[in-house]
Amino acid sequence: MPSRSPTATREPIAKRPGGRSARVRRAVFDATLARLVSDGYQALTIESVAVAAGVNRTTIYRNWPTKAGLILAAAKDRSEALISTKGSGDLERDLVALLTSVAEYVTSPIGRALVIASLSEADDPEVREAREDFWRHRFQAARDLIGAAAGGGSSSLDAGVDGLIERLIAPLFLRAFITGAPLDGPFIRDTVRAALRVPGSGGETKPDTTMG
Amino acid sequence: MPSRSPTATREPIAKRPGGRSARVRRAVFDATLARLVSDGYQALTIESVAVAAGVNRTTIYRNWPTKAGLILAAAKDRSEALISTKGSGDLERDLVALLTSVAEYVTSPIGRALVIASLSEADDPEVREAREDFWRHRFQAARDLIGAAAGGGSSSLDAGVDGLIERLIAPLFLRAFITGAPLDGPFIRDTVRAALRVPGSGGETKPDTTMG
DNA sequence: ACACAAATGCAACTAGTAGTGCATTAAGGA
DNA sequence: TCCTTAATGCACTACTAGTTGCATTTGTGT
Repeated sequence: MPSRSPTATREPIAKRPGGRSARVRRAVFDATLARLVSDGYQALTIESVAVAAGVNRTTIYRNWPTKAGLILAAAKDRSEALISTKGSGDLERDLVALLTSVAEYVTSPIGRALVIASLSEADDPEVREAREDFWRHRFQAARDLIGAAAGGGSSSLDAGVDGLIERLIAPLFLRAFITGAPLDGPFIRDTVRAALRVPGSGGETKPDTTMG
Repeated sequence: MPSRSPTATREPIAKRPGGRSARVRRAVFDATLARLVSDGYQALTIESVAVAAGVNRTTIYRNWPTKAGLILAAAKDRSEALISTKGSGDLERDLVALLTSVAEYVTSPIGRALVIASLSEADDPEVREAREDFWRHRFQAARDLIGAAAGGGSSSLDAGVDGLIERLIAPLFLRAFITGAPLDGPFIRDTVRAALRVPGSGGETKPDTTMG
């Protein structure tokens, strides 16, 4: 086996992006995510994706040599406009809305499947980076909300913003993937209120924003 | 394929637990966890476990018909004395120690592999229950610590204990499995302090302790 | 419209894994 | 010690992943 990255694709040297290739690409990506949701990561086979997409196995193998690379490409292709960053200025309300959106994602079949798939390939540097990148963007949305509201009143939020964001988002993941407890409205509200009640001390650890 | 549970084992009707069977059992469990750490869940094959254990594949297939069941049995077999529940009475110190122990688990190869394996089989009721059971016990240890300290001074901890525990443990998981940020000492200390600083209001959501 | 080449389809092949019937070994009781 | 049978080992089949050579289709520039 040649020493290529497990998530390598043919895309960088694609010379015919139009017409048939575009149709194939879309059909394969749609089929990939559909099968990922219905079968889960490990049970997903290239064969089943090919059949669902109305495409030959060989085509998929040539364009996306590995399962992880295929799912990663399909996920990236669909990762747009998933988040509404614009806040009303009411910090608590905006954070509840943000966490509700994240909660919907991590409880949705596609969100759960993608998180689990990314963890199943935790050793693949590209997969790891893609996952951390995805959440880095979401964290940035939270930073924007808090930053906007901080100018409008709430003090003591300067130093510990990243820690605050962690304390907001983390309980959602714990319930969604570990304990299985429900992510309902009251839980989200209480999580936001608890996080906001913590006085911003100077002793906060700066979370590693490079997520290395 | 008969409609048996994917994690069924032969154990309940085992009639010869001594001698050879015991040796096989131990060898298989050790090999299973070793391969799980080195290869990961999806790449783990029964064949590789059998070779590592010096046992025939057939033996494994008959005793533990599925990969998930095998790993689950191996994990249960080793899930003893992983936790030190006894506290000193100093709540903050005890919680830091507890979180440090959890942090070591979720960053260790075996802990990571087990969490990921349990998520890869999220649809299997037995796997889900085993995972939730495991963490329920750890949460109980935290409850004991807090309960002991609560009698000794700290008030306002009665109602929101479960929420507090969630806010203690959750950031560890977020960093370990999502963002990849480090789980160092300062981070753990700050997590404990932030959680303890939250005034215990009456508005807390009772987390579903059945973890359904 | 035509030609060239890229991209896909097809078929055959290798390799490796899951799973099963039958023979063999050895545990536990008499 | 000997006998029964539970437990294990061996040999085999079936299936799936993944690869390759070649034919076919189809973009794209001329």
